[in-house]
Amino acid sequence: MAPSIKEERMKDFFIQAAEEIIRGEGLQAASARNIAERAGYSYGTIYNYFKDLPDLYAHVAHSILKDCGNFIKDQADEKETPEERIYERAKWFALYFIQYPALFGLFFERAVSSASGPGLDDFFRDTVGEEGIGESLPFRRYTLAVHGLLLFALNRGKNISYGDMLHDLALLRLT
Amino acid sequence: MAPSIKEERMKDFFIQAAEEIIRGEGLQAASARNIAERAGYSYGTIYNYFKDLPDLYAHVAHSILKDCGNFIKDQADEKETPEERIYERAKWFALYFIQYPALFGLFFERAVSSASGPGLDDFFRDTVGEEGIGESLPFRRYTLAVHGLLLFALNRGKNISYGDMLHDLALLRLT
DNA sequence: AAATTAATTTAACACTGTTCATATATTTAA
DNA sequence: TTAAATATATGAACAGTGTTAAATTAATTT
Repeated sequence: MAPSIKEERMKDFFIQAAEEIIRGEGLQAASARNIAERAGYSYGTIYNYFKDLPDLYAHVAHSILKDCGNFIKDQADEKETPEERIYERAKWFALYFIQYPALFGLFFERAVSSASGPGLDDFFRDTVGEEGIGESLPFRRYTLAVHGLLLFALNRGKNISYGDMLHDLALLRLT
Repeated sequence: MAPSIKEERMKDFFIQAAEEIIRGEGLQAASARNIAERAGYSYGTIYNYFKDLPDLYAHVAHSILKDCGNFIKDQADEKETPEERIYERAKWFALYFIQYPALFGLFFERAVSSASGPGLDDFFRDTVGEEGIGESLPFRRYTLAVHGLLLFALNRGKNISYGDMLHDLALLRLT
């Protein structure tokens, strides 16, 4: 029952393929048949490694969070205060999802296998937050506002610009 | 080309049917065939009155906003200060969507005919806000936080309770 | 090399949104 | 009232979806 290396590799093929499709063509293009074709397998093979598509999507979400974490990491090292660092990291967090709007939708539009793994708010707390601040009320408020902002900005291809997002984000700064 | 009364009635049949299905069985159950069956017509008839399903969904969204507006209206009359009234209305706004989680998803999950009509944030400003406050920065922050809260609360059937939501909402109060 | 196990494929099923030719009402003209 | 013209409703058909399971191929063990 232990997940072998080969099995893990196979899973990664599909996760990788799905992520590329979502990034490039959007969520609605990430069908079982499309994913399998890009991975070089038949669509039925997916179900030997994943319970269903939401299960696969959940793995994609996990992979995306890792990538987003690398994107943010060390991005605020030169900032002096915790508030400055948090704002800087939140900026890159938002820019990451502006660059790939479909990735944000993955966490909320698709039923990413019911409540598996950490949510986007947990990730935000651990990655953007800092010791002793991540659990504070102002930071919780900030988390919700940033996600609300992304929710409105990324919906229905509003084609939001980097500049607009940066402007709106600045309004949400912790005081 | 003027939309006749009969045509308007027909549209309402489908809008009504779709709304009932979404309320009762969720978004994924609101298919063309299900909607048409509940309305008493064949699925093809829908396309004589709506460009496509997102177009129909957009009309449902509009209908829901009206209903939500009635739900909220006069709910904060006894409160003294604008802040108290806004908080009270926001509470009912949130409770409305907690009662029918699928309705919130309608605005963000489904592609409610690209950018037609006012968004949920516009509605929130006009219905929950008050003269001179709805355009203020704190209220904008509050709007985003409330929607962020709903985004997390209503996703993946987290089965959030009224009490939990009221507790979280209280934390977001304007100060 | 033969038998056994594992993995992959693909046909099939029940859905989906949408289109369009056909059938049915309804309205207008004679 | 009947006949022609118009408007509306229907459902078959198409291309797509997720998922399952039987059949096929590949890998492993005897």
